[in-house]
Amino acid sequence: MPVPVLKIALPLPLPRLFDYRAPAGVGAVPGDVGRRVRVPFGPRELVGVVAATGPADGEAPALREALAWLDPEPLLHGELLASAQWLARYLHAPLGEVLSTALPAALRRGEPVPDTAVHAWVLTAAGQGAVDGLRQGGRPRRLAESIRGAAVSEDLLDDLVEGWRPAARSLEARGLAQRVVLDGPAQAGGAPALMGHAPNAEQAAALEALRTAEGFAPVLLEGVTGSGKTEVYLQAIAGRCLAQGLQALVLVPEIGLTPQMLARFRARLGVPVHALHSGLSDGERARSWAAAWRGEAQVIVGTRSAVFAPLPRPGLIVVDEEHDGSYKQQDGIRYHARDVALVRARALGVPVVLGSATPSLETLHNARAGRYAHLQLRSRAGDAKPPRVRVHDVRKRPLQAGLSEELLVAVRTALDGGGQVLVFKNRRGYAPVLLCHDCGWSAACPRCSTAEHPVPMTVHAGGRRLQCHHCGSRRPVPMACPDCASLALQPQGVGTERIEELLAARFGDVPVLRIDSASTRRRDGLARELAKLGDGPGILVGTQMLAKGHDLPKLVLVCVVGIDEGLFSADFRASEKLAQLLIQVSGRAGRAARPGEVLLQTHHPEHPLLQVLVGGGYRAFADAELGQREAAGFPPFAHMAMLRAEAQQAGQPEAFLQAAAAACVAARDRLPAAQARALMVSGPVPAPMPRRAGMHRAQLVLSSPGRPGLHAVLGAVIAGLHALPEARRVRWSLDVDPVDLY
DNA sequence: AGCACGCCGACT
DNA sequence: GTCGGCGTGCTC
Repeated sequence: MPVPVLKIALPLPLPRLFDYRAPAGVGAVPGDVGRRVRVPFGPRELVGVVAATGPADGEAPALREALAWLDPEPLLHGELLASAQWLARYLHAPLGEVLSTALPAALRRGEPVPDTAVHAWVLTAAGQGAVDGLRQGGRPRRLAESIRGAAVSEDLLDDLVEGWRPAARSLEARGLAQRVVLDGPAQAGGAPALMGHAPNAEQAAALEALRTAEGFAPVLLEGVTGSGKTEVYLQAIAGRCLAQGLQALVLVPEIGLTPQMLARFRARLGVPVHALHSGLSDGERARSWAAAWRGEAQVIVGTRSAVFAPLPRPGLIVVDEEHDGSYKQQDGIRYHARDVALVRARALGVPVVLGSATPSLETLHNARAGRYAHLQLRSRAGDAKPPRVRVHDVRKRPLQAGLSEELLVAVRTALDGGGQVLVFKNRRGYAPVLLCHDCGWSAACPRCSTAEHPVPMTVHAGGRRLQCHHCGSRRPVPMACPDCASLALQPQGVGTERIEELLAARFGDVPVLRIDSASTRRRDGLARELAKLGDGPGILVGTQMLAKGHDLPKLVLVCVVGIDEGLFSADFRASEKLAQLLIQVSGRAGRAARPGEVLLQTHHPEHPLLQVLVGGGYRAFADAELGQREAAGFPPFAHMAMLRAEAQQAGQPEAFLQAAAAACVAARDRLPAAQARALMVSGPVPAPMPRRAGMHRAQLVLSSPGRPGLHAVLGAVIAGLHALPEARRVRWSLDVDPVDLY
């Protein structure tokens, strides 16, 4: 009888497990599954996870011995490991890569599961007497006042006193304050649960459906902006989870996880709310993860990767704004957090709520097919009226920085009424193109352009710098045209910088704020920027980034400029994304007292998308779009997978994909006729951007009306693709259910 | 992915 | 004469 060995998943792009003898000559046992181990691998050491135990693979050479256990007990328990294994099979990705995506960085590196003691700050006896001596209004003073009565957890201090950490250090150094450990997690929340508004009839119906749901129960909660979806989440969590000591996992889009939102959850639920998002340090993330792992974290709110939070006492999963594109990871392991949430909810046997004002067509389709319950919230809270949407035809009208005179008058009116205005334009920078008026030359990015497909560089910094939005390269604007030496170089087109410039000149009496990725990169950056606007009249200029997130109660007018490109995009998902954007943006205008106004400036007022959307709302649009998708055989009526490849040398991506296509076609021909029928292998073709950051890019699309055929082909070819000689000359990746076709 | 091994150009 | 370019092979 052969001795059982450890079958270990390692963080490598190799589609197999590696066999090792257990450390210290002890035999492997089934209870080792899910434990991390340090192993020798060639000349280096890696951290892996035991995926199975069993007899050594007969083919394998002499086994090496694992160096050391990193966990005394499994880190990944049944469900989380099983869901990761499901995901690896579904994406045709190596388990080790899936696991290293799922684990927080600190644990991936092999660090121990961190301590989850809750730290708090309190004044010392000396501090109690010294509060009044601290400078009035200073941070140390405000901190001291907050922690005068009782110890306050660090979590809560984040919400209460901005920049409290240096103040705490300073008080500590003077012996006035000290850091203490709170023993019970229940103490950390502080504030008791506050009651929200009594639910309206629709909210009550949704809550009742969630309260009585048993086992796995997917629910689409479709509610217009302001209809109180968050209130439903909060009460469902309070009623379903907190009373029974069960855990709730709430996923939010990247921009949606504002401090405002976390503060609301903390204040309302009265229990610690653990955040998991990219703004945290590795240590903070690992601590939140560990708190979930120990079952101490009752409410976990996080972005995409939080979908891998362990839930030993699961109660409910919520995916807020489920249509949001940030749930799909676009590099490495290309998972969709909404889909992983559904799979985990099924495995855990709990309800999962998908909330949105503009559900993805996939989700709507599933709801209509009866696979998800469909709950609706049609009325806005406090009798608020939906915004008035006007399609503003600007054909033949003079434009300044892309804005019509009528639009500028509407802005003036809104400001005079004391309101705030949002101007959307989905082009960053000053102008998207720099053109020579004499010879027609235009500035193109040298690393992203080909002869057939030039990529213009965007003019930035008020016209002084050129920047490529695809690879990030920058250079100064040339003094003269490099082709004809003319000095007549002109910025063409309009970006947010140019709009800001015009609005600042025209409305000098109010603040004009441009929001871009630079100003928002810092943690809380967006909130800081928005705070500058205050309560008075003012203007915000920005890209899609402003479509959601921070609440703007004074917003009365939203102007949408430059949607025309989106109306005619080649990507079959462009209409869906544009419709969602327009509805989400519109939802930002207006509050209870006064209905907001939305101005859609366009050269194509008769375009069906605008007509249908304005006339019949998102549902009418979705109905029409689903009809077109079905007729064209696109998702959700077909399933797709995309192979992408890129290389320094032109031709190599195509060579690899050509070999891949041949393998796919051969695999399809071995399939039963019912599965093979209508399974299409399209390509290889150059990517919509054939070159990017110096790399030549191509792609191959597989599509099939049924998943089984698609997955059978992928399963049959994937190992062979790794072994292809062409594969070593390219960087390639497989994307199952791609969202962006480039 | 890394990392080593292995054969061909410009430098102390 | 060497340092180092990246092709290709392998990792239990």
